Amino acid sequence: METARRVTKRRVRTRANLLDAAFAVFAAKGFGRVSIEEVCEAAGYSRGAFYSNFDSLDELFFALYQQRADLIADQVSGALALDGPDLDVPAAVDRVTEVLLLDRDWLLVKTDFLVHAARAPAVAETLLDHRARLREAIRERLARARGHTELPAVLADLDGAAHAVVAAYDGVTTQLLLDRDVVHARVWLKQLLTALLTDGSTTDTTA
Amino acid sequence: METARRVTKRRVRTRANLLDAAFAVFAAKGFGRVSIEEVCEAAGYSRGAFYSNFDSLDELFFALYQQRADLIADQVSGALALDGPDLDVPAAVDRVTEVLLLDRDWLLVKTDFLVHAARAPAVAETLLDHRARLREAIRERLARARGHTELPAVLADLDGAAHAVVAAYDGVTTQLLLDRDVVHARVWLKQLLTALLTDGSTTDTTA
DNA sequence: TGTATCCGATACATTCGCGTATCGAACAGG
DNA sequence: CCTGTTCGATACGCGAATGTATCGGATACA
Repeated sequence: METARRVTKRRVRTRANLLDAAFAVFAAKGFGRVSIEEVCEAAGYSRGAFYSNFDSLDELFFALYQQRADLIADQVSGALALDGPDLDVPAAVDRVTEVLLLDRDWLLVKTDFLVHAARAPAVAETLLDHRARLREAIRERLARARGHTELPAVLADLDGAAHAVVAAYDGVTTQLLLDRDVVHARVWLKQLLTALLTDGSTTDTTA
Repeated sequence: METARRVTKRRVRTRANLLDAAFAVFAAKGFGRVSIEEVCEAAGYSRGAFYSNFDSLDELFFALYQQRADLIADQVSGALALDGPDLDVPAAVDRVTEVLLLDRDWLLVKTDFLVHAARAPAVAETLLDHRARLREAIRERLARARGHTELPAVLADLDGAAHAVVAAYDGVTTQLLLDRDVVHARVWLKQLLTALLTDGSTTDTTA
């Protein structure tokens, strides 16, 4: 049975500070190259504070990811739900890419977490949940757009389309991590999504 | 000036053994969670052997990646060049996905390397080179397929299409790392590539 | 304001991994 | 075979990071 904690304000603050500092440090050096002490130092605490709030670096990393991922998920859902019952897809695509490709630090941490999860099935499950939730939001949005834009037949159902959108995002992310060209990544993701979500019946521009 | 080495057979063998062992260990635990000693132990050598062949874990990791990436690149080029001057795209797609999604260990190591490169511009350059070479092979293959299959207009040129193919691959890889469902990944990548590389003028299967 | 509780700093022991220096054995070349 | 060179095992010292135990100051609550 859990001994009821007298949740102190101070405790909440420190925990938040540790998480923020951890985000910066993880982004800069990568999980796996970071020591507990580095995080504490960055946050302005001693290791005692850390061990009072977390059991291990893994636990902190997990909490950090959860926190930020939820935040992003909300932003995306917001961006998708923003317009009326049915506006055109391109506009939504614009807003979403804006949110998703903005912060390089987040992409770094996210990828670190992916690599981490790939080797820890229990952790992977959480990440898969996040992704499923994201796809759900996309699917709903696409459903509302029906009639405006036809989906290509090969993607079959909406779920396939949602999967495709996420895949495109992941693919662009990978390239962006390497070349650091955000503007290019943005226009490119837009192109990709357009190619995926619309019938290929636009004007021909091939050389 | 380099002192001319008397390249011993033994040396080559040990180096190869170390690289092989490193591959297994990196795949299992992830770069950044691996010590030099672990690699040596797995290879059946002592740390002396390591320091005689490499200066740091980073150097070994780099060599390892280079080795395997070249190998894969050759396989892909082979799979692409395999058929006559012009066969249909789907067949080529089949063969390539076979090569690319086969080995989970490689995907793990590759992603580790990506994360590593994302923080080391010099390393990133090498990885970008590899990717460029891969795109080149794809571009050539697509060029030969012209006339059989029309590219969707949004992708504009062949280079855009090649980029798209790589992005799709990366995207599917991400999902595969999490759900470990190789067969699904394969059919899905095929769908994605088909959706990207062909006009969306197939039979309508939407519910 | 008094006091019981909580939080986080400090000090300590310990373990782990690193890099070097040295030496015997394996090896190539004559 | 013989010899000079190279390879890799062993032993050592060192620094870094970990987890724990203890303690004084902060904080909630009456």
